[in-house]
Amino acid sequence: MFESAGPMREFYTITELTREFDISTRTIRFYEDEGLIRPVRRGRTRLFRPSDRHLLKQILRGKRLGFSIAEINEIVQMYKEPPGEAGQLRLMMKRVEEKRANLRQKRKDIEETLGELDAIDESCIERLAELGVNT
Amino acid sequence: MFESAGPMREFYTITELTREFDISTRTIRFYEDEGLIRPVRRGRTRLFRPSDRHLLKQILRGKRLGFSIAEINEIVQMYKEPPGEAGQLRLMMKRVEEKRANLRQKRKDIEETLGELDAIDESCIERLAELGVNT
DNA sequence: TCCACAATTGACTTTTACGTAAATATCGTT
DNA sequence: AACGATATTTACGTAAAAGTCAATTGTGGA
Repeated sequence: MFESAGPMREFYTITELTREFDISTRTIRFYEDEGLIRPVRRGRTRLFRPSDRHLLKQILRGKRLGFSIAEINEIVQMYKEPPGEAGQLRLMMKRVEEKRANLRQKRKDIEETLGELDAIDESCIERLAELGVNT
Repeated sequence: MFESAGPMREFYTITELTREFDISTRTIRFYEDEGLIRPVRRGRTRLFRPSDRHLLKQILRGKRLGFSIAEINEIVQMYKEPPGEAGQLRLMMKRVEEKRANLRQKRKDIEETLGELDAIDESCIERLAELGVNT
């Protein structure tokens, strides 16, 4: 797979990413300090590979879902190669299942809330129609 | 509608709710301070009606979805009677639509993450099968 | 070469969402 | 009336997730 717009770039600067995702440099460096992301360096300046950019996307997705940095860290660690030892593998599968259960609960919460908001919207429409008639 | 288990009670004490929802009294009082919930009082003691309990459920559901207290406040205000004036009604409908868009984004994020976790789980199973064969 | 600008580091501050502790009040028992 | 269990209020504390500011340090161009 290739990027649909423009050629696959080798590196992104930190400011390019701050503009693309509308976050601050402080935020990106904070994620690096927390071990979520590990850009390469030329001298002291950070260079972000496409994989780093993709990881950042996943981090921000986790944030939108209300996961803490620690929880996001757990998730992104799972994206790495599965461990070679059976016990470790089973442990990871257990963790994965926990996250999935958490996400399914969130999905249920979302459906419920969406349902209620739909009802509110309809009652607003109704109320608006009444007003239209009465004036 | 009636509660499926037990009679519909008139009031709940604060500790009953802390036990039911596994939160602290501090948390419930904090929500009251923030204007999310408004129990009645007998003297200084708070008495929670079934509607207060239901509201608390909705608050906690919002928390699971990563909404801030301010955002949850916006949502629970929507559960009240729709305003009587047309302009206010249209404004509320706009707010409702914004929340719905937010929730749809969250749902999309969840589906993506679930998909990735499914893939990880499968690769774990595969890896585990290999280990089973090789030992 | 020199300058403007981008990037880094480190320290300190802020906001959110409660936790914790102390002092006081209420209420049903004994 | 004293007591233990629960509640309340007030005040200060704290962890997470950045924001802000200042002092440097490169570094690509004219």
